Amino acid sequence: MLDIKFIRENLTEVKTGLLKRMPADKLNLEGVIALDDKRRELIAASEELKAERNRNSKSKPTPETIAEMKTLGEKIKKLEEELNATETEFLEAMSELPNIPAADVLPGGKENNEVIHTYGQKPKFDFEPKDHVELATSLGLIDYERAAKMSGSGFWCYTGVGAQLEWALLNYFIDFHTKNGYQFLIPPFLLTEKSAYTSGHLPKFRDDLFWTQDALCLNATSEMMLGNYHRDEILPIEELPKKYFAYSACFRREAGSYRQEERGMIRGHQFNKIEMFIFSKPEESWKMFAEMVNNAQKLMEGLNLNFQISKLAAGDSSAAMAKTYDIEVYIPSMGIYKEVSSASNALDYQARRGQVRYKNPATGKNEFVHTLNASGLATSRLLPAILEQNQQADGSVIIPKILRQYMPKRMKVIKKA
RNA sequence: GGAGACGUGGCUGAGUGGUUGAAAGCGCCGCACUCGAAAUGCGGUAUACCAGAAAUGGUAUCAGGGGUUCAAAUCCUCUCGUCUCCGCCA
Repeated sequence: MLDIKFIRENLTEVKTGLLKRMPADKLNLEGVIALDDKRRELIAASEELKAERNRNSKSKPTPETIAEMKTLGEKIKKLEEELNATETEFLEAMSELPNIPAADVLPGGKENNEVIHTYGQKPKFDFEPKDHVELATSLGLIDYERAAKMSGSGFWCYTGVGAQLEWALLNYFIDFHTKNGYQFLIPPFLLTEKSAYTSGHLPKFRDDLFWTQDALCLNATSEMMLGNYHRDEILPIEELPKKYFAYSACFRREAGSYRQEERGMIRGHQFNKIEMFIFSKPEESWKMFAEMVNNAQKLMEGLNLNFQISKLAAGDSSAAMAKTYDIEVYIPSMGIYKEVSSASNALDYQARRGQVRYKNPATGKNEFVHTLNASGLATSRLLPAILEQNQQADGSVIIPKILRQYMPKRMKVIKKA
């Protein structure tokens, strides 16, 4: 959520920023301000009446005063009802406003994304390369059929060395983040509706989440949990920045989004991901952003895969974020780069919604922290990338050096059994 | 799933429906005393919103929502959370 005071005082600037990511006919800042005006008037009116009532309630009133106060009470009630309605309408309008994109973020959608860094080369094969589904199946790493039997389409089951490889990736990430001083969390994988609102995933993604009969939803990313971790807290300034990383299985309905080229593990209902999350002082948040991007980049370089970093245009990054960089790995069978990490700075947008603050000693006030998140990393596209980029003519696959320490007997190559 | 207890400020903990935003203690901050420290004494010590240039004033907040009442931390009700006991438990 944005700050209404900031909107009122910087109307032109806010409007210019928001128009980078939304069409002009959808943006009605004047309407929001009008609601705020109405809200303020009602507050002033009802508070004046309440002050009157309080003055008369300090001690036992006379019968005449009691009668007067009775009608006053009715007036107050009426005003409060009107105020509540206005407040609700105002908050709805406010929560529909996306974050203001950072100054250097380009307007428009996907077409304006900009590749700012590339690592490695697209692999060249002097044989007919296979796709990861074929490789994973023939090497006995993934069992798609039995997963579909158990759970329906869109799931897979890691088997044997495949499961070892998946876990090796996670262990590699966990060690990396731990060495960097991030605190490891394994959160619950189910969360309340309120938490999903706070994280900004509701109402927009309601249909993309799995729901239980207890009105809990399965987390689609542990960002949903981490963003709520310090909800309604005032963090001691000496503890900032607070750096976390979390493991969770992530669950997404992905209803109707299957395409032929996204078979296998490119898009599924459940995948593993490690997520970095930072609560930072406002003045440090861009430094933290650079750090997280760098972390994700280092993880990728360690795997020695061909990847690129894209700066997303305003319309292609999620609404809560001021700036987002995607890290995308090359999938040879698709001929394109697919996201394995998304690093974003939400500034105070999420913190305001979740009321996560710190006491600023300079002002003596409780102020909102900045929140940032970045995958570090999601495995479901890495495993295909490793299989496809590192495949050999005989159908075997070379395991990235850095993962071997986590594999049985420091395994170097996966071959057919 | 059943039964019960509880939820007051940073913490502990009072609080007959009417100057209670809230006693007291602890903690914290400032000052005094001291060469310094401890001890002691004095003073201060919540948050949000509204109005205001500011000083300041107003309103709300005793888990949260709703209700009763001229007036609610205090009465009623629902929700949430914590704890205890019983049952169930791949």
